[in-house]
Amino acid sequence: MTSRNKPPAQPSAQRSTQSPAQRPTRPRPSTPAAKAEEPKPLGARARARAEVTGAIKDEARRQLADEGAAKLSLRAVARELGMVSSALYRYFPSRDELLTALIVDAYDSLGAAAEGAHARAVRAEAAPRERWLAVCRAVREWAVAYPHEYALIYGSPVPGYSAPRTTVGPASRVGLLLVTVVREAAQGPGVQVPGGGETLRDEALRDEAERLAADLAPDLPPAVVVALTAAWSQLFGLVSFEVFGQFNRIVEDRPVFFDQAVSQLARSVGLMDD
Amino acid sequence: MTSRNKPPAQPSAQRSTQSPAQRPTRPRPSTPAAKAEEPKPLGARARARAEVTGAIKDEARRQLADEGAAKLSLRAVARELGMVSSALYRYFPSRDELLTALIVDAYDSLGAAAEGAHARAVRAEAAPRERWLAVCRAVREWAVAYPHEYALIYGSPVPGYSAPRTTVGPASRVGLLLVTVVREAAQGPGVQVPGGGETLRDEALRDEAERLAADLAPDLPPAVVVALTAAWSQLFGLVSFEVFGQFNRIVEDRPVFFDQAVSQLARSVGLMDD
DNA sequence: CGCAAAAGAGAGCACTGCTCTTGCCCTGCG
DNA sequence: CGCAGGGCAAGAGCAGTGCTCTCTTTTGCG
Repeated sequence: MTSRNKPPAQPSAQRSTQSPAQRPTRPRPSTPAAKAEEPKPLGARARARAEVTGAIKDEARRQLADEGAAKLSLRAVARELGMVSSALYRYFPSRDELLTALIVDAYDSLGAAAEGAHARAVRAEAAPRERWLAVCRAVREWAVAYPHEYALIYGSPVPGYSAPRTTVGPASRVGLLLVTVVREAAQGPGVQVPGGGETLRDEALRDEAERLAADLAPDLPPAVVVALTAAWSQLFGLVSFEVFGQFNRIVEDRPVFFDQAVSQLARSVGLMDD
Repeated sequence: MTSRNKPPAQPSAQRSTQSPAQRPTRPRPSTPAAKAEEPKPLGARARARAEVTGAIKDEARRQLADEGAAKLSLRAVARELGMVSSALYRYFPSRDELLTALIVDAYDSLGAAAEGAHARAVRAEAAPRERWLAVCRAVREWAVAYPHEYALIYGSPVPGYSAPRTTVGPASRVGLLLVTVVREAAQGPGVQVPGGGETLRDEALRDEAERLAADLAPDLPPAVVVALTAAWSQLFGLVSFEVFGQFNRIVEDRPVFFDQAVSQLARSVGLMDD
């Protein structure tokens, strides 16, 4: 796979006679007809731009999967696409901006996977605990399938620090989905949300819990919202340890282990066994 | 250029290397006195080498804290130390090797912090649950104090992949410590380890649990060892979400929230309330 | 149709990791 | 005491990077 050689990518500086018939610039998998006509209300120019932008992100994603975020190189992406590196800056003002775009896409992809699993569980009228399990499994499976993109969003923050505002929306989709599962369970028929009257003895804890509940789910008991927030992070603790290799030579049967741990998590937020 | 002054307080689980301060060049091996006193058959040459190695790691750690692992530059380290970049390769064969050394040190530093907290709790004859809490708090506090080094070891794997064998020992210290806490509690007087007879219905899960228990703590019930492994990873899920900013604008009072979550974790491995 | 806006090409700067060669000087040996 | 050898630093150099600037070409839109 490292034989990343593309024949026409060399700087054949053949100026003067402008017969650039050999230009390899076209975004790769575009059908030849794509160039033909765009009678769409969306401007043809904008269309082409979106296409190139997508091609850049696709190639960047490929390199991400090959070598990891640290080795992602704008020049290599440009080279592979048959353009010159400076041209790429017409689409992304910096390498970090490209990475940010990939981060947003990854959050969205993970969120969509989780929401799809949830929707399927709802359609199958699965019990609340089954829905919880389905969402968690979807997260894990997405992470195992796309480890580098998972590392991009749940590993060390790669760019300067504190991802831009654009990321906070997509980033919270999984968390909100977990809230939804518990909220549905609480409204549903037989499921009861515990929490133990004694849980919020501490005053600071009660304050925090009430603030958290007010922000996330005013219809749920504050103690449950605290447990939910913790479970949210703990789910990603489980997934990160598996994806980042901390479970190597320790946990063998990961799916079984994961199911068990995540069921315990469900219990901790009040989703009882069937 | 010396604006990079910081109190030399670094985790440095290894020797603290009397950093040779402002000297621009030359490790200055021997004041006459220094050469006279060799307490060990450790040669003066090896001594100087260890000192320079330590200075390199210290400076690298400083840059790590400033800019993160991605921006760590061998040349900048060498520049700051007053040597030329190529000289640095006498001490570390590559940038990744330097990073690996920092990773091992970070694991050791974190492990020492956690073990210190545990030892203190034992000396104070704290209850098992208090010991568990002390260890978890120590982990969190270390991570908050040294976020970049935490990211180095619990964030995305930065170098090629799969850290070398050298890291597996130090990496498991915290996990083993958690096992120790529960094991002590199980042997102790009043603490009872639950697990519920029904927990291991599934056959694959029982197999996995028994294998895990055999490897880690043959004297503990398999179900507890499973819960312990999960809690281990979940602890780092909590810490990672805080350090990596996932709790920004969501959790305000982090210590209180953390204590609550970690107490719940203690319950999940059978450490009862006082 | 024509033209301004958009896009690409290419050179260039400052930086990086890493290699290789050259010489210095300390050290351990005879 | 002297001297060879080896650890060590210095410097040049290579290939690659992110990013900027200028110039030319293209192309969609009014």
